[in-house]
Amino acid sequence: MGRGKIEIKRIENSTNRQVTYSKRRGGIFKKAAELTVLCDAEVSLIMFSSTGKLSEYVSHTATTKKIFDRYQQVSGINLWNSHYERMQEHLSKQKEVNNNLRREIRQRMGEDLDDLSVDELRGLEQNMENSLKVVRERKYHVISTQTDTCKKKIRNLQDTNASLLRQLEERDEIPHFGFVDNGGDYESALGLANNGSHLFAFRLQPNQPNLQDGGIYGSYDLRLA
Amino acid sequence: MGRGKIEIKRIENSTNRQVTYSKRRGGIFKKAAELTVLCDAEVSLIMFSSTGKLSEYVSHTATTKKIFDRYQQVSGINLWNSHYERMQEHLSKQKEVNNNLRREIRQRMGEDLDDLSVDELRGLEQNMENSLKVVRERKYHVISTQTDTCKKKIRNLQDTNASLLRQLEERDEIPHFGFVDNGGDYESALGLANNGSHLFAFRLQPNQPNLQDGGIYGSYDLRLA
DNA sequence: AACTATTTATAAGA
DNA sequence: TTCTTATAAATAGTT
Repeated sequence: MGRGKIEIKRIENSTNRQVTYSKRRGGIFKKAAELTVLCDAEVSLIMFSSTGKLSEYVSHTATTKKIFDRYQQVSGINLWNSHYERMQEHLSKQKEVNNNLRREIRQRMGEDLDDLSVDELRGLEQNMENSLKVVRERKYHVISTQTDTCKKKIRNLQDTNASLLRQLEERDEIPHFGFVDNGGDYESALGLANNGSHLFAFRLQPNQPNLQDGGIYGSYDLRLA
Repeated sequence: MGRGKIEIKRIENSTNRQVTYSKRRGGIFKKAAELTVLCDAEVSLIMFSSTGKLSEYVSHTATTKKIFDRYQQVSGINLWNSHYERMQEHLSKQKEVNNNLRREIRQRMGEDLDDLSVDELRGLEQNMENSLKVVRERKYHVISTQTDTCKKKIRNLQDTNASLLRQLEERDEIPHFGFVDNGGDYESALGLANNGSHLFAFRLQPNQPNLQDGGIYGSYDLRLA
């Protein structure tokens, strides 16, 4: 349909090809729109030119997504399903692993023990005993480390205080009188009354971190959501 | 193009509409195929008739999935992404929960304790002590239940044996002589030497369930995959 | 499904 | 790109 008949094969002249593409694309779109209206049909038409340009027609009664959803439903063709199903599997596996982990924690908290055999119970007991020992040791280690740090701090402060006291005394020795060296008793000199019990001071701090909500291991919540 | 010009509006006559659909569908498909070849384009054409019948054309150089992947890429339109992203989020959340659960188990096994404060350590220790007590009690309970069952079985067997013995004696009393009733000492009579230590008998059974691979709590594997 | 008078699409040219 | 126009192709109404 034109000045001459043409053979249906790739148009080698690039310009020509592009012009023909443009014209015929318009023709098809028009036909598609007519079909939509005349025959009450739903049409999705997607085209990429040889240069990669996208053109699209969708009947006004639908959207591209709707048509594709319907396409998959009617044709039974997967398209994304393989991708999707693999993900679903992944998710199920994760959930299962999660449940196993939760069960183990519950058992380590003394719950959900009904299905365990004597040997499993004995293994669990043994394991918990050993682990408890490690936790206890770690606790002592942390405590002793903190104690050492405290002691060092105290020694530093004592030194600082002693030197400050000495400076004060030296300064007052000339202008004043009757001020006797008390043998380095910096504590009474500065009105302190710690009685050397610095060791347990940190235990009494009211503002303990991570204990506002009862502590991780106090009212532990297994996040069952 | 036909015997008469038609207005572009829905064809009310159903038969007519269907015939027209059929004819024009063929026309569009032909046009699409020609465009594909002439202009080196990629085309996807999906149609649903008013009766819901699906018809499809895809240029031979591509597949419907490829065209749709490309469509999404070029147009930047999501289509499935919302669905997909929600799933991805779900998965991430599950994985995070998983890691938290694993960490808790490791801590309950005496590992990964470096980040815990003294108070957390003390809480963990307390919790483990309490849980250990529960596990131990459960173990004793299971053991005593099994022991009771064992004892009952033994009593049954004893009764059976005694009655069998009695029958044997009664039968032999007439043809034989010198077989004296030993006062129900079934054990020595049947060559048993259990000494009443049934309690620990089951501990020695070689074929313990769930211990083939070292036991759940022996070489526990945190399934880090 | 086939026919065919007409309408419509479009190839080539400007 | 758009217009023009001769001609090919599509198809509405009919058989």
